[in-house]
Amino acid sequence: MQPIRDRVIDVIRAGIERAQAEGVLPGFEVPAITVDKPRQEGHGDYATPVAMQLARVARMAPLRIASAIRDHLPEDPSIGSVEVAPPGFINLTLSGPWLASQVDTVLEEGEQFGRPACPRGVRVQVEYGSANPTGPLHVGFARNVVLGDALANLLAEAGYDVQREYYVNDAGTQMRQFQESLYARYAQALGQDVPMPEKGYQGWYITEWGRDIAEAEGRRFLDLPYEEAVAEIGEYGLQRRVLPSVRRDVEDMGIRYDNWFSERTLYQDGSFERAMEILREGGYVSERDGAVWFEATRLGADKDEVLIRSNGLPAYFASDVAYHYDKLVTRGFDLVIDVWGADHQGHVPRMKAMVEALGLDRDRLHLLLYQLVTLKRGGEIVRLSKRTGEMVTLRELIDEVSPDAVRYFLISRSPDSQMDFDLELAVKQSDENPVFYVKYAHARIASVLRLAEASGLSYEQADLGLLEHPSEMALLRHMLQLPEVVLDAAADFAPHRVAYYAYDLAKAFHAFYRDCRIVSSLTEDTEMTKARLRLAAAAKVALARALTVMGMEAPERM
RNA sequence: GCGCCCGUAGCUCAAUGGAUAGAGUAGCGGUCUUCGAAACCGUUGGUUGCGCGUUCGAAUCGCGCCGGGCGCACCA
Repeated sequence: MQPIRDRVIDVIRAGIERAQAEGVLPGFEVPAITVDKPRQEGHGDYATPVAMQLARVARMAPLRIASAIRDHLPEDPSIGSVEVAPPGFINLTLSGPWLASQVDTVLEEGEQFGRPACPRGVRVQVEYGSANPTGPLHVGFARNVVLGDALANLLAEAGYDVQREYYVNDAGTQMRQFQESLYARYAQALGQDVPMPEKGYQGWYITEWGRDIAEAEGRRFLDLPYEEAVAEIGEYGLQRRVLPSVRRDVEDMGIRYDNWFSERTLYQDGSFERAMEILREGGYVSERDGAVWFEATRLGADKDEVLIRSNGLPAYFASDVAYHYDKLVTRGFDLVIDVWGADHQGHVPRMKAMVEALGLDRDRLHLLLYQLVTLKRGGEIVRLSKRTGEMVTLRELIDEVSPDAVRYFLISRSPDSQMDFDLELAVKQSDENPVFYVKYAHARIASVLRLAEASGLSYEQADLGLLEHPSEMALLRHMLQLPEVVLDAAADFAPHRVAYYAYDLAKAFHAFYRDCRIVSSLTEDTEMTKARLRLAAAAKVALARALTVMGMEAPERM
């Protein structure tokens, strides 16, 4: 379904052009027309300030321009009435019967409601999660995966071809520390006096895994030379402990990735060398103090970045270069979105510079930053560190609070908002989490529809023109906004707007339910019952779409 | 010190540069013998941190302060 707003814009543009054709308005190029939803009741469904914006170029008073446009608007079944208001607004009210008729459209479209008619043919990759694979996911990553997943859903809903990816950082020093730590714990479990590495991972889970592996695999790693043993047990731990645990956690959050991408492969398949070659050819690589640098400052960044450290090992940025070369060039995504915590915000200019140095449009990479969540327990701040093992896992959280409640809580704030998450309150809050309000509305509709069906009421067709109660109209209006909410939220990478939409829609339904008896036992009300059942069914579709975009269940019962 | 983000009702947060800034929650007072009370209704609550600018119009854009968060490694 075309967003209603787009339709309104078309009508207004036609009005301007027709007024120009008749010489009522002077000739000028018609600018982009902005239309917004007035907050004030009585200002119609849509309002445009275009007459005020045209005042200068048309050399006419805004009110006269507005009247001229109004007088030349083409007939459109969706438009009910048009008013001009000082200082020059044009307010349009949608036609009630037309709004009601859209119930059929929503029901026909079903799961397609909210999506544009045609796919955009734009391939987008969203990469999120991507925690160092050195242990279970901690709660700090909850906002990352939930935001990334909702954004991916949202973009897909807006017609993009979306791929969801988890980047497995299985190369580099962090991995090495993990491997050595795991080996030490394993050896210790077998009574060997192998010390933990200096910067090793002290977490309880490493100890546990070391013991597990000792039990399951015996001494086989002990009998290998040290280097080999560390590499082998490290790989074993990564593949059989860390990744399965991460997979399980995100799956229980309702997240399914399309691809798990291994950092290591970048060095094995030549991506790294190819990307480096491009940077070198562009003259962006230099050697200094025994290290190899990417000269990001030449592309406007505040500082350069090390590619190869003086010890000969690639720095993490080298992987980033190769990885983004792979995404943007080898795999050819039109747009790549990385979801990052705001603690990495300082790297953004260098990442953008790198994309440009690869000869690409820097807008093809978008870094979606979210503010870190401050974790609390009864008002006390909890500091997390995988290194020291001081952590709260995502698993602990979702064992206590339903994944949907966690998701809604995290999605419903803009990525820029700093938020506190109190573990002690989380359980209590789950009861009053607005997510249940939305889900309840969906279940409530399902219940009414079940009742209707049990009573043998068929609502395959209805006279939708019977819908005219203010609460019916309000519900219709909210419901039909979904397409533009999806479009706007996707354009701004702002999944939280979907959460607010869902809440408002649920609210409109509850008001309708209060004011309008849906299933009536009186035979003279049968036609009205059918019309209201169809309206309720359409509202259910819209609620389900919003919940699905947020990655949540739309329950038939609860 | 420099950079990015934030500052809106007691609290948690909304609001593509548009008209009289909205929700939730907390507080107070009401509503279940008919479709799900996980719901609904009413009510209290604001100098949008402060100042100056930009323009027909600013919570929104610019500059300067004040306050908070996060960065500023040959770690990731």
